[in-house]
Amino acid sequence: MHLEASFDLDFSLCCGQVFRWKKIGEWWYGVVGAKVFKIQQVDDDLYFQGVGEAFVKNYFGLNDDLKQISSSVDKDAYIRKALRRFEGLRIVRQDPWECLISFICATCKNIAAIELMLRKLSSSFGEKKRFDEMDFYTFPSPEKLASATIAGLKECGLGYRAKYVQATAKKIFEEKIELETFKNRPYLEARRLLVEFPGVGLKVADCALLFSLEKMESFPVDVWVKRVVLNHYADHLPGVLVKKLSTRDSLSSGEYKKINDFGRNYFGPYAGYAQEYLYHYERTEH
DNA sequence: TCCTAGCCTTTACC
DNA sequence: AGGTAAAGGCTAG
Repeated sequence: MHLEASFDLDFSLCCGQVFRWKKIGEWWYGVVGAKVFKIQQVDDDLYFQGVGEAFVKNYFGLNDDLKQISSSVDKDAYIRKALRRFEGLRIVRQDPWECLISFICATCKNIAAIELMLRKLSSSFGEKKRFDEMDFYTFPSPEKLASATIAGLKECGLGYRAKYVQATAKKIFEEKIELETFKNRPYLEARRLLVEFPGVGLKVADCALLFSLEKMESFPVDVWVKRVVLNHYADHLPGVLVKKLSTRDSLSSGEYKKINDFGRNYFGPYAGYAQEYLYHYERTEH
């Protein structure tokens, strides 16, 4: 498929929004829903096998007008550097269920450990699929994780997250909640619903909203984004807040909301895109 | 409303 | 080699 707009597959898969993609040789292999597929980019062309063109366009956000999005968040010289450095990075449209569980598991873990956890979770509780002579696993269903034991989940390395994963799976399975329907609700309302799940706070909810529920105004604040805001946007926050933030690592929910509000007000309806570029820039260039 | 301690495990770095 | 801190927070009180 020939690309008509800017896209960078490597940037999009390596910027910390997805955890189960694996590069083998020239190909990226992934499992999305029940489908296993592989994809590679050569200049302005994408080659893929296992899914159709419409699926690829939807999953990788190729229908988003990236040019317009970039210019809408291009508010200052600092973010401009990040936008240039990672031109073509797109927000992937993940499966909401897998995304929510992934970020519940991600708390207080580095990326390597998160990837390991999710791989184990999938190979223990997902369904095996053969593709290119290799084994892949779908992400386990809510029903499957709801009936998993805490001990079984802990064997996947979840630690204290095991009870959250199990309880959230139970709630979704027993109450027959369709996370997809959250797309139809306004951002703040959808976030209020998400934080009712065990193990889901504001940060985890914002990640699920941005990476799977199409809320582009979501502005997740983790330690890296907090760092960016303190180092480059402190002028936009009250001095007392800046002072408090620099003496402590963790954020109270009030502090979280203040930084989150700043991001959404300053960068606008595509603040989530701004967040992802700033986040990746902070992690890789500093 | 804000703050603190505790939760578990893996990885990176000394 | 073995020890220790850090790693993309949330919950209860």
